[in-house]
Amino acid sequence: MTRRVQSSPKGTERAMSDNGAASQVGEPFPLSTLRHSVAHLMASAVGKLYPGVQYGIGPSIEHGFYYDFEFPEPITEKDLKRIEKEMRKIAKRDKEIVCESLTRDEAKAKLQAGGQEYKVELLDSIPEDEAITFYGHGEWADLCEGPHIDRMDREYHFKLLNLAGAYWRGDENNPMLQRIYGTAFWTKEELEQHLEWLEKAKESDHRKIGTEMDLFSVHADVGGGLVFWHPNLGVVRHCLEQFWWELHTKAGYKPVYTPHISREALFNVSGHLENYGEMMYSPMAIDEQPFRVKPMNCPGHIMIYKNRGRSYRELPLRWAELGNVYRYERSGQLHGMLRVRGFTQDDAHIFCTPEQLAEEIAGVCRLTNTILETFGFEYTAYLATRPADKTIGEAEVWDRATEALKEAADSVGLPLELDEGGGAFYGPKIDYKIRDAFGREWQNSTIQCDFNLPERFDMSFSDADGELKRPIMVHRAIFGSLERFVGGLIEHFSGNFPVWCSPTQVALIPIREEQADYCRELERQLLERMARVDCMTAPGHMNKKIKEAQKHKVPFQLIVGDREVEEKTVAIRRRGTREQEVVPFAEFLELFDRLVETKSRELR
RNA sequence: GCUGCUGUAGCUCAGUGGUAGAGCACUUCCUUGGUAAGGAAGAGGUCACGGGUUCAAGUCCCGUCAGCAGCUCCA
Repeated sequence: MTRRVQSSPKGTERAMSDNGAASQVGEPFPLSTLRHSVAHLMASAVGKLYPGVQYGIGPSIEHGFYYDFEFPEPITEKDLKRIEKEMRKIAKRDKEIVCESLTRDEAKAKLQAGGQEYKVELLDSIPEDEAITFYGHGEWADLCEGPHIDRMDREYHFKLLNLAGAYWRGDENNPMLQRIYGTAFWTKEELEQHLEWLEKAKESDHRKIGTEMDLFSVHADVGGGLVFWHPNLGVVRHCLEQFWWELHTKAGYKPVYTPHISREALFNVSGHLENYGEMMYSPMAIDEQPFRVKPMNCPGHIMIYKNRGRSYRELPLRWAELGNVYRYERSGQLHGMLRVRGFTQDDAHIFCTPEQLAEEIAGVCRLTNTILETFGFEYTAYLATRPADKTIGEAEVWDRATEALKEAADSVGLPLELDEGGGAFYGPKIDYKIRDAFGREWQNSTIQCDFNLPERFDMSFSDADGELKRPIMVHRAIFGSLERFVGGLIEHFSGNFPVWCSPTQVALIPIREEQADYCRELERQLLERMARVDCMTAPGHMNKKIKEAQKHKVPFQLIVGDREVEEKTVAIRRRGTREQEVVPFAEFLELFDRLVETKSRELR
């Protein structure tokens, strides 16, 4: 499973990297410095308006800044306007920003006098050899290493955006503070551009598009995180699955199917109960025996392997299953199709010998690349190493597995970033994070090298020398989960799916009812080649039908009137355009077939 | 799970403690229109669910469920 990567809380490193948010050339301070200073400005306004407030931390981040507070009484989003107003007032009045160096004792006394317990804690955690500085303006000052802009009355523009909870020092055992997010830019235009960009991002939200295009739903009556795929999205998924099976069949994978539940003991052997139990649903009693719904498919595939003796001649075995798994995600994590409780993994397990391992992993890397590139996803790959706790197996085994992943990535020229401690409980992984059209990173594909489960299950094969040996297991998913991948795909394309996997590919729109027969003839020819057609011959006005087809993001709208019937042509109007291109219908079919065949992301 | 917010027609949303509203979608009728909403009428509601306060609750209070932003988790 995967998640959105959050921006670094140490905003200084990422100051210039955000979308359209870079500071103008020639500005005397980096944007991150401005944002840090505006965070201070906000904190001073909050201090003024809410006496007794405690300060947490307030860094700049990728698209702005935040500051954490503990208020005597919780504030609500309505308070943000008030705070903004106070900020403007203070910026005009307390113009100078000053930096003051204090000794530790002075600093502590100052913070304690102000009742700033969190700040005292921060002060105590600053290394002995570092200087203690306060930055402030007017009456207000904050323990802070800086840097800051020089004056509050420079020209810049800011907006407070939202209010959220955040644990002190990011630890859920600590108190929860209230965090105010905001953003700031040197120019009004940049701020407005950024706000527009946020609005536009909302338009690509898969949940919004999902409603508009009738793609999927979740139901309170059924339960959160359980997704219903509507026919329009069923089509998309079906196309993806066909594509996936084609590639996997060519790559030597065989389909397997395994049950959704099993006796609990299976997950005892695998180590899931001990290391993954919090993610699993409670047991159900069947004939007084505890059974569990599976959170992963691997133990099931191992059952098939172990059903009889295996020879080295059979290896590698590559078994694939679009396997449904259920995992308990805490209620606050659920997010449309991107974070759910029941999902389908495009899972496969490769059982191989140590000699085969590198090539098998490399093969998965190539397959992953092929699939992600088909959709136009750019990706970054991460090497996720052993987690700090809740794992099985010896250090030496983990090292071997980690090396194997590195070598394989090397052999296909795949650069790896490090994700320290990000591995699965049974082994290290290569995880692919993909960027959507708005620059957000999501993790979907995963390749996991596992020496541990074969050990746990005492798996073996007879080698050429007659000895029984242990196979190695590669776990891998390329879409990751169909739910997340397709949810991400909706956002990546803003609902404008490529022709080959578009829910409806062609809309046929007659200008008058007289052309309905011609439309139906075209529909017949399109259906013949498995095209998905909406033949809009019901009574109604052409303009409304065009509007409808555009709204549903149908790639091709073919409009026909008398002229088209006469000349056996169609007037093509492409998704999102007002164009009118009249071509012989046969020519359109050639175009259509070519785009589908090549899985093109273009419409011409 | 935690902090804050939200839940009214299929969708988007108004609604001051006193008779349930609009636009779009839908149905029917009229309209035959050359490229992004033709016109009219109709139908559609357990105001998420359960308690409470009140003469009276969509509106106030409590709880539950679901959703939104984020944190934490997960991978």
